Amino acid sequence: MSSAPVLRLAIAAPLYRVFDYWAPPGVDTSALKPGMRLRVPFGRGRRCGLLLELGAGSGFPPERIKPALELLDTEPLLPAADLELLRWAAGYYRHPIGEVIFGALPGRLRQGAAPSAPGEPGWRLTAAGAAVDLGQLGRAPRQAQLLAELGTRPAGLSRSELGLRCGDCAGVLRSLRDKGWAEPVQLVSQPSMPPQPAAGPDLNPAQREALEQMLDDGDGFQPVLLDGVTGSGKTEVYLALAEASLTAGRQVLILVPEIGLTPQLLRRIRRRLGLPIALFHSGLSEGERERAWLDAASGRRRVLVGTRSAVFTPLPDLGLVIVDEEHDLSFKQTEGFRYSARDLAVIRAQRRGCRLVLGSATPSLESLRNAQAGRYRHLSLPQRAGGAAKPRVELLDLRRVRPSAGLSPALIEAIEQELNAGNQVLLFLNRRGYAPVLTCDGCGWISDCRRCDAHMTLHRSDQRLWCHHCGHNRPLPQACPECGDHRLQPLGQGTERVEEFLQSRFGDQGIARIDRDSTRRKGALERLLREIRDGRHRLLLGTQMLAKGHHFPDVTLVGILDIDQGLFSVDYRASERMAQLIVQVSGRAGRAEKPGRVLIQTRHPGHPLLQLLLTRGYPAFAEAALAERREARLPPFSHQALLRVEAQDAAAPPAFLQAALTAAQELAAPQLELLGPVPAPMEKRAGRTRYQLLLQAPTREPLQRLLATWVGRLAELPEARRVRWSLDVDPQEMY
DNA sequence: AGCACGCCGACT
DNA sequence: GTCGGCGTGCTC
Repeated sequence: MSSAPVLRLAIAAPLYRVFDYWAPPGVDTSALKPGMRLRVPFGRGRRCGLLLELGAGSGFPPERIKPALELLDTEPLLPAADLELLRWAAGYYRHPIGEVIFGALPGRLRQGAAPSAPGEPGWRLTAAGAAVDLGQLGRAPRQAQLLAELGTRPAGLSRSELGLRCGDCAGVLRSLRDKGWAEPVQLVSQPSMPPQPAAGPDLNPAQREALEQMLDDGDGFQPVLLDGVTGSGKTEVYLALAEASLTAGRQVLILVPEIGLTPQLLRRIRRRLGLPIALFHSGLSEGERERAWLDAASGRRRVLVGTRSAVFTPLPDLGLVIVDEEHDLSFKQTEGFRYSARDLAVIRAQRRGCRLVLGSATPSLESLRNAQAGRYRHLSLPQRAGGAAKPRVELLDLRRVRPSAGLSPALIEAIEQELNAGNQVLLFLNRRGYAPVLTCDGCGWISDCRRCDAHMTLHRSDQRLWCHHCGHNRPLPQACPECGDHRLQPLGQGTERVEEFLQSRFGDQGIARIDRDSTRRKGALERLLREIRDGRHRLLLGTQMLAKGHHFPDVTLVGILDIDQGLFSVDYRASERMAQLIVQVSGRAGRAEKPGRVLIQTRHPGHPLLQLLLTRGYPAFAEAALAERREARLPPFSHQALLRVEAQDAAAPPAFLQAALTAAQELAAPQLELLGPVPAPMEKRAGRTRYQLLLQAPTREPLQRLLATWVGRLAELPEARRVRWSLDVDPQEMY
């Protein structure tokens, strides 16, 4: 009988199990705390593991348990509460615990490296450098410039600041060091520096009331759905609330959608709260990532602003969680560990017992349902701050007109009017490229992708056909590949083609096209946005990218070229997304002095949900959509998990799902519906055949109970070896 | 995921 | 004769 405790570790590997070890030789087990990393022997190699808990016994034969090799941390890497959130998430989404935990760590820490020293690498002047007479350096202007910049802050400037001010200057800095004028330093931010918040603008009555209600609720878990139209001043309410939390000594987490993380927003937060903030998003380098993570985890930074993955960043003093644009789909990870950062933000705040705000002009039906059921407090900011008028929204019937490049004569006329009046116009088309299909007038050939059930999109700019689903591409054929006919016809419109038309019609006005193609190069999006703000472009044309985050105050007309995909889709969420899109895009138009106008082209002007949205607004639309969902027993009135499978061999996916179905039936949970197996909406993609099986239950409980045992069995099915499968709990998209 | 073991084809 | 293809099994 050994009384030595067993260390239960999550190993950095895609395995559902946890692994038991003895403490490393010579390590006092009382020094071991959950959240510390250890190097362990694993199989034939060695791995990094993270201590989840110390146990009295093991289900594994004690004689086969190995001692860990080395303790890597003297302090837990993350607070117990934040480790618990990761464990909870791994359980809920049925994802291997080691991948969840190590996936949440910055790269070097994942490998077992010691956390780097706080602060950023930078440079400062030496005494000799400070004494240099800059006038004597006429022959070395770069050195003079750097000395001057460094002279502005004796404590030193970080590499990134120097980069901003002087460009690439590593070589010059080396020369300065060799002369003994400058030296590298590690710059540590001053955590003790008191915040110097700038006074916010006076809140309007609705903002003040919302804020007071939240403050009155106290600082415990009292989730709030802040339902505020675009421009109603949600951000100001967030910031006032954040200020209250900071004053109370708590940290603040602000989650924003992928594309909502704009420099303007950051500047505004920084200025208003008067503190350096930690920033966490997918665009960071590994070094920046680790620094931001450690700044948040150590409590040195009190505010963390980030996208999806920031929901897992440790925050020991967390007191407020804000999810901006909570309806946004980018909060849901769509591969690997398929978590919803919005939902986890709710869980995190709940388990922490801290404040939570979900903000949106177009709340998700899930959140509205939670508000209706009394789980969230529902607060509204009905007006646009500054009293800007609501835009006028009209439908343009496409059925009896002859459009040019997809633009109806009425829309073209409206564009002309606004341009003549000196205003900006924004056109929205969610399809990039020139035309979604190329066809042959001779034989009817269509530009299908060989690897997907999809057409290849014609791109004029690089004279190629591209499949947007698998990336496959080939040169634009000059003649039909089937019959040799030269009458190849592009069908339908993409942004490139609309741009071409606008160019021919309004070329002198400056046209900015914003889509993934035109903004691929680093900095291209920022440049275009700046040019738009400076009034260099009067006609703005873009995809989804344009619908989020950016506000264009001089835009008085918004045209939505094609809304119909949203009306009749196999995906029951399509209409919700369509409505959110219309409202969000409309929010880009107009301001106080200049009321906006929104024109929506459609072939189904009588569609009831569309009509409801236009006549009575998003709340009425949402209510009707929720009623439909309730009727159809769809989320949020039921809960789903989707098992997706794909394989090169077309027979393998249905065979696997059949076995999976049988396994589920054996575990038969009452109230659980098993729908499928069926081919995925795009059955063939990137050369693989795709099938899916949908599980649905009226509440989460039976679903979770089934998943707990089922997922383990799936991994052991012989059919599983011939396919790639993945489970999506609370799926947002059905393809 | 790694990593090794294991049993069948074209090559120094 | 062997180098190496990737199927299968295991990791406390």
